[in-house]
Amino acid sequence: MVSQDLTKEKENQESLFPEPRYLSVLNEGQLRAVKALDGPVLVLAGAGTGKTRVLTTRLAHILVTKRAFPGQILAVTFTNKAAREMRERVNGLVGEVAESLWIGTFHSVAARILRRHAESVGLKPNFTILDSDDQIRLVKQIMQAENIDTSRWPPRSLLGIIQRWKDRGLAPGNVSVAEAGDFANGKVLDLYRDYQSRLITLNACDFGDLLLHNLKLFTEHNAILADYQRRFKYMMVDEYQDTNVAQYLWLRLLAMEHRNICCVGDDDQSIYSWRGAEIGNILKFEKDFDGAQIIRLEQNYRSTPEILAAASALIAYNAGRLGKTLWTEAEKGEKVSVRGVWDGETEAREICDEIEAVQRGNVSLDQVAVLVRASFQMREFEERFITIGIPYRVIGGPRFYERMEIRDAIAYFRLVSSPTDDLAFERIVNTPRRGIGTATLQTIHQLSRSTDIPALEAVRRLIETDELRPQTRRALASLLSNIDRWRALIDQLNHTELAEIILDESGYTEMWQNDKSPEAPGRLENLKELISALEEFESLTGFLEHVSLVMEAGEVDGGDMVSLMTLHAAKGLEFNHVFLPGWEEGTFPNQRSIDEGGAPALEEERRLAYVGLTRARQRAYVSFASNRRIYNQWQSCIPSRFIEELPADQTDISAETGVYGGIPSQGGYAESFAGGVDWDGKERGPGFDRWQRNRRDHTIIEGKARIIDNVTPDKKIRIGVRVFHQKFGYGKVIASESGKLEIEFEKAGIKKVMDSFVELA
DNA sequence: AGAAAAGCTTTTTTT
DNA sequence: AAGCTTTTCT
Repeated sequence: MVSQDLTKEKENQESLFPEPRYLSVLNEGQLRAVKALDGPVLVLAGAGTGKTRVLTTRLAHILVTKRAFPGQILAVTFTNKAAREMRERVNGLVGEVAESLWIGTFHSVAARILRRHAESVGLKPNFTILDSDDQIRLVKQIMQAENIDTSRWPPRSLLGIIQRWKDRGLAPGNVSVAEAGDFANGKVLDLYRDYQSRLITLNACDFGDLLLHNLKLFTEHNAILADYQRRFKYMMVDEYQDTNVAQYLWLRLLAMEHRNICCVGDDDQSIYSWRGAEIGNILKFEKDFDGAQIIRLEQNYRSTPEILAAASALIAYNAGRLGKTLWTEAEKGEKVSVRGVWDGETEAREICDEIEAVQRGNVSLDQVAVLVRASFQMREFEERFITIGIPYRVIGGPRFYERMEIRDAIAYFRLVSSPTDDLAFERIVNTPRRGIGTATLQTIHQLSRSTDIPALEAVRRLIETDELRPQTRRALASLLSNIDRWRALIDQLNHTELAEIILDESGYTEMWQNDKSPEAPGRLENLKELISALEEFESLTGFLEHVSLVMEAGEVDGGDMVSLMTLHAAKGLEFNHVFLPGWEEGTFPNQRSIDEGGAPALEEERRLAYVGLTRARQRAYVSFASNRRIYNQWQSCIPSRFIEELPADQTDISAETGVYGGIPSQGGYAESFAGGVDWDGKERGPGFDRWQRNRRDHTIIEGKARIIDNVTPDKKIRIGVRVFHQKFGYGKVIASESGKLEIEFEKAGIKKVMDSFVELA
């Protein structure tokens, strides 16, 4: 009733007063999205169309027009960064009202709800949230208990299977037997069940459980669900294309009452299916939410027309899309550069040269990024950056809270704050070394299991007996009394002091001080950093919650640096100059997506390419190499099918002499694709045939053969000799330079090839 | 129990 | 090639 009054009053205000200033900066589509407050709305926001602005303005607009109190608005994102940004921007628009808004990641909001009602699903409110390390160790233990050979069936894989079920909202009881498969001798379902019950015993949750328990809570406790349904008058969801089934079900349950749910997303940027994201969620939004409005944001404020045209043409090869046409008012820029080079090293060198050139043109290195498909590709660039002294930062590298020393320290804190945390106990019993090995651990386990008490309690009992060797017994007794003492201090000291005492008295700090390895000083630094991070929290438990949900590194310090990251990590970012190396079949698209995932996986790779291109404001540089060392073995590569999907009139193609027969615009590419299978013996994508058809009639531009040395010693391959190559067939060697041969093939024309790939004919 | 050696996988992407 | 796990040796 109160809220209805508010709404009415608001409508009056809207008609009486001019539109607020924050609305005047929006374009028409954005404005519609902000004002469409009633009923379900899907905002299809293409790359660079002002998605975040719409979300935050919409939220602010609800508050300003007093349609809801802050506590009645729920906004969910995927990353903590996005949540933080949204909160800050809303604060900027409406003042510090935003504190009581429910803004957070799916996981943090779910955790918040679950803490309140933990008992209803069999947990205690102080349940711990496991990190991936704990999960794997736990799964492994369970498998071993069931006598599963963990080298044949990796615990990681089982965890993956379980997680995918959880992503789909499936508790053990809901998984059909047929789906269980034959992993672990067909015991997967039993293992899943064991894992879940073990988690309950440990009073712990994994990430997927946060959502799963919420679903259970909502479906089994009507009153609780009704309460939240009533509360959330307005709901907003960012990156809707990345939601999994569990998240979708969760949203739908919560939105049922008011039905004011606004999802923002871009089906063309759905790149997380491997994590359970269900692109179907966004594709069938209209069906799922009756009477949904769909609003498209298509004006791009980021990129040049060339970049947009290239990206649009590429993504048009995907079948399952809702379809958007991005356009821009931006002036013409440069074409997308596509460059073919001999090998990965050359690629890194050329890109770095170009980066230096860009820098000389007075562009800050902050505006330059290199985006790779997989993180192992970063190494080549790092090496080159270091040798020629280009400052760079790696985004999304190993995270602070995932470092060993940080995990150890946190395990200590966890054990002190919750003595039933067996996983934390196991992690630190023998760190630093206390002479407690597998034998002792086994004894502890046994007692703990058989009497159903936490490991720490088992220790308490064991040291009263003479079952253990005196030495071991003493070590455990001292650890236990330490923990008891620290726990008693929780209420007396502030948590930062306590943390320091724990690390000190446990001997953990000392352990690293005595460590002679080169990493040791860094680890001590990290521990100090951990302590100072603690200061920003009110309590140890508050900090632990943060750690489990916000596993992210501290902000990388600014400064003029090139950014190096994976394409996945680049989503949501933008740069003036974007380099996209490694566009080769097998690398990008990734081999596994070609082999296993079928068409949907390939489309996801293509979306990844689309994401990459649309990060660029002014210039995009795609490149590919014809040889690459993978698993420390040289392989010759074929340019990615995505390259030929780029529109010829928006791209500028060039290649090193000898690479794939020269420059394709002059016909060189065509013949290099003769054959029909790639280096792996697998059939090529249809694109190659198309390319070949289009180019067949062109003649080959001859690379200039230089005769430098003439022998590859062990193989007796010299100039003039007839040789055979797996892919290119028979040919005659016309030049040779440090292991790289230039060969005139009878069918395929002149190519540069590694000598290890040819044999005497 | 702990250190050294040997062997085996890894390279998708992460809240 | 490197890092991790398991095995073997002291």
